Amino acid sequence: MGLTQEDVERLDDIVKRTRPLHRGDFLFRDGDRFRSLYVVKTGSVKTFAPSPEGGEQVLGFHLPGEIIGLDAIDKDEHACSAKVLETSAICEIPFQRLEELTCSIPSLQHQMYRLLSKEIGHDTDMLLLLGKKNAEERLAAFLLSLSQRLHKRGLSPSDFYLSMSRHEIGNYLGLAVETVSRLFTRFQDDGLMRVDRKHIELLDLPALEALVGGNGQGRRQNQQR
Amino acid sequence: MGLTQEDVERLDDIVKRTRPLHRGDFLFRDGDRFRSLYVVKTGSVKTFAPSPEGGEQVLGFHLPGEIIGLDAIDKDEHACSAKVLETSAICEIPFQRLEELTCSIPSLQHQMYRLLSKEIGHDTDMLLLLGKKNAEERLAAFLLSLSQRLHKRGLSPSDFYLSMSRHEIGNYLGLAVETVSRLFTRFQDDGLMRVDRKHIELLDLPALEALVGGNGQGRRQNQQR
DNA sequence: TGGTCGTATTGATCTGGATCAAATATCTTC
DNA sequence: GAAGATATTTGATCCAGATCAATACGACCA
Repeated sequence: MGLTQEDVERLDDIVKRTRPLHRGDFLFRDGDRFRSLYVVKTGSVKTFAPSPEGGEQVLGFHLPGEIIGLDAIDKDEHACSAKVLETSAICEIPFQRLEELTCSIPSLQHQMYRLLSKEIGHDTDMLLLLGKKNAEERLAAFLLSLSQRLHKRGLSPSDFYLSMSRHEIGNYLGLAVETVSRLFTRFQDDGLMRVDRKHIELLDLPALEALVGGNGQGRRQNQQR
Repeated sequence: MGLTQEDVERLDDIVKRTRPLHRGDFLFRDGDRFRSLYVVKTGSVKTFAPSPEGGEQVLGFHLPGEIIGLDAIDKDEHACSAKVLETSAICEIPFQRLEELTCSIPSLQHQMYRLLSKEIGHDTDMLLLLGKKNAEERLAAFLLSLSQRLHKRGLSPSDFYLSMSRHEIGNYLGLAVETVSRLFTRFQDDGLMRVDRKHIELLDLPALEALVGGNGQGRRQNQQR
């Protein structure tokens, strides 16, 4: 990424490795003072925000290599909570230290901008998903997203375990649990995938991609010409 | 914001003022190479992304003081288009120049991080809106958002003109035009507001806030305990 | 002054997915 | 490893809001 060996070492110096966290542990809770960004090394984390009605909205599932906490820089306070879904190794990066570093390493600063920008782009994708896609397309998009992100980390893109519950998936996708469950069944019946409890095998990636990308008709709402 | 007079001048130096743009003009289109950020001085702009089905998703409406283009830093390419809704004055900030500047002015760098982070926070709010709120709550939230943002700029929080069509509002909120129209009528009948074409008068801000925040029951879906 | 076009409103109907209900499968705990 | 708690699946019903259809209202123009 345009960083010298020395730069990498300086960055490495400020990263804290914590002992493994376990299912249910919090990285932070909404309202906490913002101090650090977190990077998932292994395992997975979900972030979620309280909704005024007392429920919560799952904002994302974070897999190895992904960063958590960028939304808290603005207010210097976390607006969402982060909860570990399975035994996980997480790195902590004190933001103040990082900021000092990015001041003196232009290419690191650029990476930070890119990282923040990428997060915005990802949120944009979710807006499109929630605003324009039907249940089927949402679940297909979700599965493909997991698949692609795992693949990027060198894991199998078609055979993996879900660390989150159906309930959490539904919450994330703006669907009821029952709908998620029914879709899993349907996808399986259609030969797109095999589901056994948390174990997922994607049998027909191209078909799933077709579901997400432009076939179907979304919610058909607001037919834009 | 912790900037010295001199800092401000240096920032000011790289900002380009363009002649006023008119309804329908594009600041950029999706796919365009990313060069600059844009700040609305007067007027308004909408950003929207193509959806695979051929439609589009309105991502936001940008009022004076708001910045556009942050999502393009990552890929160095715009993923959405920005279209001017009414005669508007827009400033252009070449990003490369800005980046050089933020390297040498730590407090400016911090502001940039905050700006990017704030954008993420805003998207998060929209996710909650699209994922958990019903039509009524969405429109109320939309009106209040406009109200608050205009107020922040010293304009009336309760009397303003919409520069976007009902269609665009619906698209943005994930609702059909007809629903938006019906809700305007309903809100008016309930004495919450007065609507005449594009002219909006909010008569009962507290009631609108109550609609958004925690009364009602959202989509009641996924009742989180 | 009347005509055309695009936007908005209003009414009637339909439907995807939520909700309700219940059975079943899995995980926990002691 | 039995009892209770929790998560998932499956079926039946319901409804908010989409879709379809028709009308009304400007704005603009010849």
